[in-house]
Amino acid sequence: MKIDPKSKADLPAQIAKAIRDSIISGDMDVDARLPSETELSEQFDVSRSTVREALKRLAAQNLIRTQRGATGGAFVRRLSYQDAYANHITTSTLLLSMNAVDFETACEARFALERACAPLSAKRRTPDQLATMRAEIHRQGQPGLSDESFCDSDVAFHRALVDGAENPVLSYQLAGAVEAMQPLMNMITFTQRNRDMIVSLHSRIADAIETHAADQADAALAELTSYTLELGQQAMAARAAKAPE
Amino acid sequence: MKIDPKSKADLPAQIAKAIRDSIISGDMDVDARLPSETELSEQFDVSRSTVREALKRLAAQNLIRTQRGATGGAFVRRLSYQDAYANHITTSTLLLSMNAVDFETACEARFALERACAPLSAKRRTPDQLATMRAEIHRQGQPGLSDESFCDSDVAFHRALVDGAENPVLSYQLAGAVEAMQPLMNMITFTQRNRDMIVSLHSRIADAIETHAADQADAALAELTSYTLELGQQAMAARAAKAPE
DNA sequence: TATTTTCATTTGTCTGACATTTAATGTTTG
DNA sequence: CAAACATTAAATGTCAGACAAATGAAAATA
Repeated sequence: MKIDPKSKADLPAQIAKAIRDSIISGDMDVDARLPSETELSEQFDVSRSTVREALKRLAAQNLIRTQRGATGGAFVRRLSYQDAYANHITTSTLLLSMNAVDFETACEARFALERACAPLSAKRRTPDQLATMRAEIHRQGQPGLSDESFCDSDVAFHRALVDGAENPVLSYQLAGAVEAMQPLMNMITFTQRNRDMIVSLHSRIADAIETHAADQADAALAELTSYTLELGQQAMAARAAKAPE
Repeated sequence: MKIDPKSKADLPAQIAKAIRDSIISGDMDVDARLPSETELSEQFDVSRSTVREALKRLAAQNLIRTQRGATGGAFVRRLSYQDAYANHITTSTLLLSMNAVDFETACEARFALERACAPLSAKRRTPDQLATMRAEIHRQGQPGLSDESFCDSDVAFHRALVDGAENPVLSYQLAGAVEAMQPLMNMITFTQRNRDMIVSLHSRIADAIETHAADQADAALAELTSYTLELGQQAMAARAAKAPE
């Protein structure tokens, strides 16, 4: 573990960086134990509280976990896809809402990325993923389903489609785009006719995926893209008319 | 600001969550000032250090910034694309290295996503972005360029391509895939013949983007995909042969 | 009025203490 | 001898109080 230059600014950040670097560089294996807080405070020549703040930062990024007790301490944590997912999704959602990304932009991004997955998904999808897609389609057809549940199911459907590509990197990057759009989708009121249309497009996609027909999946996705865009624009227009300001 | 349930576990995490929720929900505007640490410690009925740990977590996620002095305090921060980018890239890189994602998977994801961008980029690219692409191509042709610089330039080229889609959501999601692959790309030794081939493919892409020819851009990207994959597999094979372990 | 000084407020850091958790160690007991 | 129980040591978690440093605003002064 390296020492710290006697710089002025933000001690905890410097210490966190030093530790993070030594984790990233591979000096420390997964589940390796860091020196205790007291030891670290001696090494870096700062107080224990300062070290603790640094460790808290790393914990917030899921880089370490801490454990109490005799054999406890801070341990290097394997960054799991699950943790990274969760983080990625909240950040993406926040980014969209705080920067007021419009519906069109988010929609375009989402479907462009999904269409990138579709050919791979048509090639590799497991029966399991196909079954999930079918189940969600069935759920979407249920009468009396709330708009929110419909959106949830929509996300689940598309997630299964993306996971069908069997590429965790793709799934990870796409999760951000798909899930972050949900708040925007939730603004839409889906009429029965809207839902029928979406369900039929979903069915066409599932059929295409089932028969490994990449081009048909792409065509259906293209239609779904423009249809969703249309619905979104109507919803945004209605919203704008209601609250003119 | 809500109070905390008297649960046992991890006070700072609970407090951080409470504050984060009230930021995300939109109760607090950007640049709004949170109560001082002392006030928060009274509201939540914990010590100041506990509040500080919670605030540090939020700061690590770029949700707040702190300022010293009379009118200082913790302020809600607008999550900028730049901050989110940086975070996204380091997380993606870490995820790939810690979970030993193989070259093929990363490569497939990257180019699948890029091909999703290409049609949009062909439609919208600015002269500026095109100029960047040309400049990087020129740089890649320079004799005596190190492999690392060549990779850097490669990333810059593809970044310009992606940015050409003029969709910040796409740029954001793609940055993770493109940049995270760089460590893997850096393992490749590029011969002169390799570079010539790549430069010529880059030129074809730039030409297609310039003339708004989406299909030609896609074709060139497809070729680049398989060529990169080939190079990567050779490099991995060579590496495996060298260190059989 | 313009400049300087003072001051109150807030975060940053340090110190020391005690609480809590946990595994290892020691001790007792059947 | 072995199992159950008690003790202990080490580590993180939390608290309280102090002082340092920064910083803007108010007050004093030229």
